[in-house]
Amino acid sequence: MFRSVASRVNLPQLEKRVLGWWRENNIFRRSVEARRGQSRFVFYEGPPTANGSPGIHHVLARVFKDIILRYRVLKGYYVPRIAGWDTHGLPVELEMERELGLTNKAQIEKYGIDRFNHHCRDSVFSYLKQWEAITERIGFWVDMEHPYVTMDNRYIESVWWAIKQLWDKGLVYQGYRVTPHCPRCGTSLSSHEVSLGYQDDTEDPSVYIKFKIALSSLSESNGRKRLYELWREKPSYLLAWTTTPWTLPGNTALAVAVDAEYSVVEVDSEYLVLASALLEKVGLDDRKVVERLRGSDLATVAGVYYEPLFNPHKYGVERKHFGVINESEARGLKLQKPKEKLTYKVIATDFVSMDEGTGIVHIAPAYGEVDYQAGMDNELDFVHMVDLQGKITGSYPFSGRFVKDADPLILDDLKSRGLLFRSETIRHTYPFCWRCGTPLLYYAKQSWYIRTTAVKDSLIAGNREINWYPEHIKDGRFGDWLQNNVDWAFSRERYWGTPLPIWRCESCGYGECVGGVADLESKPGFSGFKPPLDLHRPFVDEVTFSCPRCGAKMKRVPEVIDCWFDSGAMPIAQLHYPFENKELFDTELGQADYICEAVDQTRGWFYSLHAISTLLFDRPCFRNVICLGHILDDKGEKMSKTRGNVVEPEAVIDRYGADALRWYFLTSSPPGNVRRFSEKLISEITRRFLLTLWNVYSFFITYANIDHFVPKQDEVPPAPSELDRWIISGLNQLILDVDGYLEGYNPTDAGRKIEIFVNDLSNWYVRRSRRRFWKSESDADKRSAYDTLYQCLVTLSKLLAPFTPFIAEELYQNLVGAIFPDAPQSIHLTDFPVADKAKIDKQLASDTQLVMRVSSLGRAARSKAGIKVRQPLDKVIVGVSGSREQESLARLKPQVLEELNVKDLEFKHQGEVIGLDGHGYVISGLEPRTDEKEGVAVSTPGVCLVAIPTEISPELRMEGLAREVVHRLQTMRREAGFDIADYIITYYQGDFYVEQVISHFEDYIKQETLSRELVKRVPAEGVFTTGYKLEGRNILLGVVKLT
RNA sequence: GGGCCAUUAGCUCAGUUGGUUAGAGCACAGUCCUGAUAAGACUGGGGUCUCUGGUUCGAGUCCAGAAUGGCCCA
Repeated sequence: MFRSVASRVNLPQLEKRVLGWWRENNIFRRSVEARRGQSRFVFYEGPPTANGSPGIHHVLARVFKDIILRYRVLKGYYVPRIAGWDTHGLPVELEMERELGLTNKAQIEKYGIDRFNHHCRDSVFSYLKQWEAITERIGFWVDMEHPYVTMDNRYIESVWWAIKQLWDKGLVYQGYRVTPHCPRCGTSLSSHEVSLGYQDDTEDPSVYIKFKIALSSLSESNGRKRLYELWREKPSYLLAWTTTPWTLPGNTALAVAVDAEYSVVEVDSEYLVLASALLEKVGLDDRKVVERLRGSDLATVAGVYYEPLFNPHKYGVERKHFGVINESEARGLKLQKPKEKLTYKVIATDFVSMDEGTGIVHIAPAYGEVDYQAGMDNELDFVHMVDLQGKITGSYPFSGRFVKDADPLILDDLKSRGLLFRSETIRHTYPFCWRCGTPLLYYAKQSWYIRTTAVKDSLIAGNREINWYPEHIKDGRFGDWLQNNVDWAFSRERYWGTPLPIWRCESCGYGECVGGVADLESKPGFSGFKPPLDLHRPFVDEVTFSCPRCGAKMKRVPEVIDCWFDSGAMPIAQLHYPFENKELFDTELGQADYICEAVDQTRGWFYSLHAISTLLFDRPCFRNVICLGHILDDKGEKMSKTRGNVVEPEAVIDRYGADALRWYFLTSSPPGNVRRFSEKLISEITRRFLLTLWNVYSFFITYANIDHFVPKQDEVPPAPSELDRWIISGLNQLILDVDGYLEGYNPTDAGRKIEIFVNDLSNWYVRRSRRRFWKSESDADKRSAYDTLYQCLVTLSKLLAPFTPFIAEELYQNLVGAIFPDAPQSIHLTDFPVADKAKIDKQLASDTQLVMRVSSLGRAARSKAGIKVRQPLDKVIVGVSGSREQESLARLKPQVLEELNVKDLEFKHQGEVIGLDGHGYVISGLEPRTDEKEGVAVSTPGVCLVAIPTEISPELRMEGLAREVVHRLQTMRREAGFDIADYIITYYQGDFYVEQVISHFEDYIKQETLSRELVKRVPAEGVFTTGYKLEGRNILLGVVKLT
């Protein structure tokens, strides 16, 4: 016996029961261990930060991770997987600053780095319980008892080892990096923070500056005689535009667009050079153009030079120069000797706008990222005259002022020298510090780099081996990112992070990278260590050793590293490689078969994994990756706390269950698409899919228990009907499809196939088979129906196991566990079904398709004639286009007859008249020229035409009434609260015709309604009785349960 | 400002290599059926396939541009 099942089901409750059972029986661990020794399927978990509560998008990622892993386990792979937690980084620090009321770095240091970091350490697991709870609740199987944690000493040690490898290869260097900087807080801001503080309509200066062309740079011999002659006539200037006058003392170049046309215009007694396209905007279109030339004329190697606005040497500011500074070819800045006569050159770039300004762009490499890049590319000078508080250094007339306050003074100075062409103000968007509202300044600051550009070709080549889902990420977002690869600025001037393991001599500046704890301890003069070991600041900062060059003290540099490096190093660091697990990593765990995160990780985790693996081992880190789209609210807007449209996953799960949410995520839209989330869709899925499945299941259990059906393993139905063969064929095709799609990392199409199958199973197989389960004799046909449906449900539950692990387990426990004590204890310990291709009958599938179509047309015909299906009719006439169609329908004739409740099926062929009628024939079909009144039908190729004669003979009318009586009795049984299998006695009373019908169909009625007797009498007291008017005749019916 | 993705019915989505009249589910309206009943069937309304050009005998599909939304980077 199966455990009896209610037709109504509370899915969340069911799931909690299953969860408890999994836990008690240790199913997850056992599902992993059962496959030990088989080939591995390697999964890397992208570590979330547990200092915030998990959102619905985290659930999405976890569901897509889980399904592939569960599938692989069922396919026989050994798939251990451990959770991971990202614990370092600026977000953690910011949270802590807020909590402690600290607003800048000086305050943190005053508060104490040790205390500060201590709080950070405590806070990163503040939401751990919630994360663990939801992970378990949604059925994401991952080992949370032994997670990797990025702040663990052993994890950090592996990261150090990785950095040391890069250091030894000469891939680590110190350079400048332009970052948004808050002069009040004295700190750089991350891009995320910057995006918090943009303000539209910020008023700024808009000034046009004249840069005097240095005539000496041109000579008559270099082919520019005409320009030389021209610019010798009158003082000539390059006209540039800027909104940040305070950067002008840092100017070391002017940029033009190579292909653009520039004009030399005469303005009073001077010549000005600017882009022809911008003459009108600048208001010089009425001036005389004395010469036209191309950007390339201004910027070629032997191009035009100009005089700086301010010679830095005069104002006590250093001038540096971009260039190659050491043998390993790291680019850097080198101090330049003072020069009395200084000129800068015009360069060509691709970022010069022709929409605003003058087409000549002022370049100050210290104050802009593109400027800095231009500086490196063109080996420009580098002048930096602003300190970290935003004040001008040196001995300029405006030194000591805050940059924004210096703007007018600088302009006054230029004006007095005749170098200011025009000064206006504009309104535009500018970033401010989200904390204090101070305008951000872009500064070049020193930073440590990893020279990823050295392995750019390997990065690109490795990417070719990766399967991206969706595919476009490969050559699109990720491929482009690799093509435009720049060195990884991986140091942070912060506190809570993996300390950069570089020690530098206080005296001679010699640097060394430390690759592990033992390495550090073995250094000569090692001191300052206080147990217990903690590789974080400030403790690690105390550790010093002796310089091998000069013997002075080596101290650690102050930086920590980018937490993306932490997480990107997880393949090695989770194993404490190479200090432990060396062989395991080298042979088995060095590359992931599968990872999955959202699309924002392309430049985050996906990149850091790929880069570190390529740098260390020259191979890609992962073979397959599903890249998920983001989740928006039901209106297509981003979810955010301020909008108040954030969906709490717990609420959805409590209401609909994890399976419903999982199924929704997996099947509702392709994984890479953005998706709009709404509860309505979850409830739709519950009704449409999960409850349909449940209904089939509970239908089966109900009747199987009544009939004491006992399945046998691998039972072949003794007398399979065409219907049985059809659904079994579909089932085996489904196994092939689902297996293929999951193998190809496509759960969405796999799930959609299952939906279609469940719909066919429910609305055709079960509907058409109902009578077979219901009939009283237990023959081979009934046995076949049970065997078939049983096989469908068991196989279906196995196919569903990776998708909806809860309901699949529930079905399996009852269908298999209750019957076969030797079967695996859990569905998640079974093997994935294997298709029996011999059972796939494509002809039968398309034949059945045709039957469904004909039935549908037939029902439409009946409906049009207003004759209910319960009334039997003489025949259905089908116009077929060929003999194949006729064969198909003839083969499945019983299904057509039953579905349409007719006695016979008749075929007509092309051109034959279907019926002449006047009042009898109804014709339905797709042939537009069919004229129902005339009764002339023309069948057309490829289109079925279905007609049903509507004439009802007295015999048919009687049978119709009998069926009507049966229907009423069924309804009454239910209303009276009888069990499906209860036997009853039926009383009836009616006129002679009614009596005749009932006695004529006595056996039929008794069988259908489980009546032992049909008693022609007024029902006694206590009998459930109802009166009806059928076909104009009064009928009284009564039913009473037999005890 | 640059890159990527999306845009098909009120909603969620299919739509193969270009090829009849663009589909499904939900929702809505009506009718029916029902011992699977929180289902099911039939019918109906609902589409400028975001827009504008182009290629082609033929474009939802291919090409170019634009708009809107989302993401990433400036």
